[in-house]
This record gives sequence, structure tokens and C-alpha cells, in this order.
Amino acid sequence: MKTIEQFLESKDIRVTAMRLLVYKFLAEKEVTVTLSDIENAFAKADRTTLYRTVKTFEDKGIVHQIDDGTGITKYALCEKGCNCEIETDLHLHFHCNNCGETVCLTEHKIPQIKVPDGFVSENVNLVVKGICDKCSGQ
Amino acid sequence: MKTIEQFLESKDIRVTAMRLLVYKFLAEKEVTVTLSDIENAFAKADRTTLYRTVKTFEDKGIVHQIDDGTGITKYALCEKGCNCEIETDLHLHFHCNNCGETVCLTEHKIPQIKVPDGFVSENVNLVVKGICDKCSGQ
DNA sequence: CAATGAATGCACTTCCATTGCATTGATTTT
DNA sequence: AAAATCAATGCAATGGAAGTGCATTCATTG
Repeated sequence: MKTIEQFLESKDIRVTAMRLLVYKFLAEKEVTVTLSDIENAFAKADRTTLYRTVKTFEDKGIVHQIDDGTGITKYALCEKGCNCEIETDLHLHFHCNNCGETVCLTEHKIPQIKVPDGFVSENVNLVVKGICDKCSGQ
Repeated sequence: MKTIEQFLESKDIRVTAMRLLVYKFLAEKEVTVTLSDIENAFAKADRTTLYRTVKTFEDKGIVHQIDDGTGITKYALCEKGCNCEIETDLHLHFHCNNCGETVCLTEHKIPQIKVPDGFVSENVNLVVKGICDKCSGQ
């Protein structure tokens, strides 16, 4: 069992108090978060620092960005079957129209998408919108 | 064969010179366009007017928005198999990483996406990124 | 301990989406 | 046809989010 510190170091990320806090925040969130979410969680920290912290995580491959169509970038830790560094990995996400939260459905894989002749598929972004399990009352 | 004027009226859209021009512009474009694209095409017109013109078209169901992950909203006329008013219709779009253009692949339908128990799917947004037919040299 | 380089914080910029309000324009009512 | 009404337009301004420059703080290393 690695500590978070060891994990970050293994990913070539220098450990700081800020980064530990942001990592823990992301880890305990089961849904994707916006930069504003993080900002609200750490009111004392500067927005830019948080922005760059998440960006560093992204560059080092432990966080991925989600574009769920709301126009606001969401972030989530890469884990549990997330292979977002692999180009062909399908980033399936679910956006709830009721609570507004977006969750990663990493365990749900999607068949290969066919594109017309002449088109070369490098990456696929798939967002399903509807009502999530919490809001549907199940 | 309806005229554009008749078509707009049938959709409960009052006909104006501006709206006719914007409609024609969208109609002759085979790719999706941004508000800036429209703005550049009609330098004399005000950005707000164009914005509201497109929004009106969208509200009346003859234009749909595309979020291709670039962060900039794209628009396209609904036609040729586009059933975006139907919730379950798959909005398949292709974004070219080379030329930056986004096209609608309305003729390419995708199998139903399965979501976990408790989740209710209402709408699906699918964006494939890669190289388009024009840029791939075919 | 000094030096170096990264991390942080503050200020600022840019870009796009959106709204308020006054004015213009068109349509309907008298 | 003139007046009244309502939508469309244009201008100005706002707001939100992403991103950058630079000075300062912090931590690591020689």
C-alpha cells in the first residue's frame, strides 16, 4: 500500500501540502469536479495555484479532463479502469440533468465507433445525459 | 419546393433580412460554424443580433448546437436525417484535429449505449476526433 | 548556509456567452 | 392611413472561465 506521497513521487510530481490536499479532495469525490468546486473547497488557496495543480496532475497522467457539454471543464482522478492515456480508450461519462453532476462510467466500455471512409478516428468522447442513479430514486 | 421564407414561417419564425442571410449562410456550409464564423461572414451585423438569430433558430428546432470539446459552441442546421429534437437521437460529430473543422455525421447511426442500473439515458453526445476525409488526403 | 529551481499568489488579459436597454422596424388595430 | 403594439436590432456592458506574466515564497541540493 503506497502512501499518497509515494504515489505522487512515482509519477514525477513533487509533493506539496497543496497538492496533497487537492489529491485527497479529488480522491474522496466520487463525481467529477470543476475548478470552482476545488476553489470552494479551499477558499484560502489561490485559483491559479489550484488551476496549475490540476494541470500538473493532468500532464502527469493522474487526472483527466471531461467535457460533458456544460461548457465547464470537469476533472477526475484516473483510476479503476481508466486508461485515458490510451488514445482509443472510450471516455464514457454520464451527466445528470437533475443534480448536474457528471460521473465516470469507466467500467462501461463501448463498442468501436465506425466512421466513414477517409476519416481517421483518434479519440472518442461520449457523454450520456439523463438521470443518475441517485436522482432516479434507485 | 418551399421557399426559405415559407419554411421559416412554417417554423413560427418571423422572416427578416438578417435571418434569411444567416439561414442561407448555414445552409451552404457543409461544416458546423461558430458564432465568430457567422460574425466574420456578416461584418456589418452586430454580434448580439447574430447570436440571437441563431438562438431563435435553435429554439424553433431548425439548428442544433454542437459541443465538440474545443470549448467553443458550434452550430449546424438540422437536416438530412438530423432528428435532434428526438431525445434518443445520437448526435454524432467528427472533429478534425488538423483543420479544426467539425462535421455532422448524421447518416452514421450508433448502437444504443448501455448505462448501469439506476441510470436513465435521455440524450447522448458523441464526438469523434481525428483526421477528416479532406485532411487525410482521400 | 547559499544557491537554484520549482511552487505559489496576485494582477491582469483574453475570449466567449449572455443580458439590459434604447431604438428601429414591421405588423396589427382602430 | 395613423396610431399603437410588439418583435428585431444595435450598442454597451457584464460575467464566467481559461490562461499568462511576474514577483515572491518555499524547498531541495550542493
